Amino acid sequence: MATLKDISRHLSLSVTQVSRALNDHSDVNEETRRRVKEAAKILKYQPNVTARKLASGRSGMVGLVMTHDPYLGADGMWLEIVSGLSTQFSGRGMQFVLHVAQASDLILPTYQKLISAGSLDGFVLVEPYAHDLRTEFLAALQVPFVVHGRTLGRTNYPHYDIDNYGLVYESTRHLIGHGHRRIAMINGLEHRSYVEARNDGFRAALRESGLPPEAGMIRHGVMTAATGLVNTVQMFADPDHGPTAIICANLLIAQGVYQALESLGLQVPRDVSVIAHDDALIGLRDSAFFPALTVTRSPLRDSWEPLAEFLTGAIEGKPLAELQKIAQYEFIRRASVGVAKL
Amino acid sequence: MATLKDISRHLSLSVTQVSRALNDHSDVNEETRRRVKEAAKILKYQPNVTARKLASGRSGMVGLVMTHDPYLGADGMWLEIVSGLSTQFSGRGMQFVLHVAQASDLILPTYQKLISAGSLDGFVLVEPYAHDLRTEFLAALQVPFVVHGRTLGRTNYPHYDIDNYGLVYESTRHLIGHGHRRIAMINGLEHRSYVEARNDGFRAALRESGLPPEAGMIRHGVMTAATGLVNTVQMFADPDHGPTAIICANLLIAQGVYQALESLGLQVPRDVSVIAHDDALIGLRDSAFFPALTVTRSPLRDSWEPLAEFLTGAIEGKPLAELQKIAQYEFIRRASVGVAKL
DNA sequence: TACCAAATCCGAAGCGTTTCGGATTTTCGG
DNA sequence: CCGAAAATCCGAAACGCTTCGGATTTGGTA
Repeated sequence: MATLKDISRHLSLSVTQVSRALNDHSDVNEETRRRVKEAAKILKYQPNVTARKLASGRSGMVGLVMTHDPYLGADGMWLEIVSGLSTQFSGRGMQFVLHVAQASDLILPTYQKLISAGSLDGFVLVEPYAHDLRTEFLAALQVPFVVHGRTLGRTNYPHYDIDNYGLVYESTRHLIGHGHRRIAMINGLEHRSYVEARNDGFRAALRESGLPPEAGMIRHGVMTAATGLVNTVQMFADPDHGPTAIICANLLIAQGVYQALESLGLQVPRDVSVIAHDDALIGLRDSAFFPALTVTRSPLRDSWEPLAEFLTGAIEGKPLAELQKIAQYEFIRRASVGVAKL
Repeated sequence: MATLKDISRHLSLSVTQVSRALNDHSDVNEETRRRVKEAAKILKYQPNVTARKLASGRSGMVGLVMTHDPYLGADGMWLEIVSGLSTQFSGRGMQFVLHVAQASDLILPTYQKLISAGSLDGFVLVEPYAHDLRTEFLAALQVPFVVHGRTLGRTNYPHYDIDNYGLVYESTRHLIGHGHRRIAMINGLEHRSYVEARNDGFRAALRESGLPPEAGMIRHGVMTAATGLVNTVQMFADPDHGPTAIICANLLIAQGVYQALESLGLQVPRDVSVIAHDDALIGLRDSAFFPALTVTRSPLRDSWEPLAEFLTGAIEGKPLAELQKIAQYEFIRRASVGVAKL
């Protein structure tokens, strides 16, 4: 509730100098800056973000627009995302705002509204589709944004992603190397770009190993244990035609797969090999699996920091080259992959 | 990005009149108001919330401060709360902002910061403790807020709550009326006010029925199926000493209880009666239970609208009397309660 | 017709900050 | 010791809106 004017009066300085001192501008004497900062501390000065925004055009607020999609609540995913981002941004003196659009066709209007009201400096997008209207919309409006993941096709915007193509490609080659010729992948919902990218990696590995497309089967679903369970049971409807290896899009699916295999009387890895991707969420650890699960691993939580950095960078107008990153993943061999049965 | 000035120029009116017309002030001609609103629509005028805030002192933004408490993510609760409130407030032309505090001892400082930065008009608090520092803190600072639930003791602040005491009281009396003399309640985490209130209702029912305190046993835990399952199993460690009826704080707990009873070879309601409280979340329906579950029912989703209304009311300075409500619950008798075995 | 109240309008100040353009002081090489 | 550059400072405008206090016009009444 102390204002710049209060400090300036207190120190017999101009408001201008106080402002510049506090914001580390160059043309202010070191000694003056010290005194100003000290006074600010004593008077418990907190810059008024509203006034700052009006004057500078920046609000220090960024947002995430999501829909009330019941499937998102399933795993702890959203809490993870929101709290990760919120923490990162507030660590940078910014505010992270979450906006829930009533329906998915109201997303673009919601962006429109937030933008023209001028209250947000930028957005972070998660769960992009292979072809996503949102990125096009925001890019067209010249609004800063960063994507967690990336669309297929041109990706000339800030983003942080993992190599979804590569990790499934490597997993698939790994299985093929162990003699597997009937491989299944239980993947997330269609159209999501990471899901499509993984499909591509899967098919490419088959192709480049000289296997026919029929060697691989892909199933889609919400990434929960139930999906893993149901799909596994279905795939073994005809026991002689079930896959000898299953790639799981996340640990929950793998959990369902393990359950299904157990109740079907199938052993890992003797009868069926399993590989999963591990986002390293707090709720479910890969150590919870027996036999120990072979995984590709890239912690979701590693993404918040670069995402926040890229978005602030974009807002400050940094060059695109500094605002993109594809993170590495770890391939961890454990006990769930074996040689294929004949 | 059209401004008031644009409209005023366009209509040869003063900025003042345009502002007053748009905000439905009294001293502006009907015809003028019509023209102004039309022009606003044509020029796609969106009020700049930042400027508005600076001038009026109100930002049109309210917030919720939460901690990254993994237990909230467990059920879909959290998403439910955020999206419910977000929808309500955006329907009133306000923004709902979520803030995640890194640790629980940073909650008060977080409020402090948000308040003195002057960016929020008010707060909504959820999951209050029986004695809660937050309500005292905000009340002392004269900041508008509304509580979902209410603390024990003086509740001189806006709130919306259900009759937690009453619903457990009635459930307990109901069971006692069926001859039960060893009744258990599996409740939420201690210190939460609704948990304590339910404990009070439980004990009062026993007392007023002339039963000794030992007739009731209370267990606490995160309100998940696992808690229901584990506690039920534990309570029947000595089969002869298990309760003949169990009251569950929510449907998830009831689910765990049903599972445990089944694997213990106990039948509902022949061996054990069960009553639960049903928040009517989308994820889990009370119809999913067999035998059909007797419940006290008050949909969580009914609370967002009054909460939003009360908070806006508080911000506008309405009298406290109009900003409090204790909602009714429904007592639905189904098949899970029977006469106690001897 | 004179007067007063109601209806309708407007100018200007102010919210707290940033920033532009210039003013003043200090420093220092020649 | 002079002049110019560097260092340091300041006033005033601007951001877009709300609101206070008063001005002007209209309508009705005495």
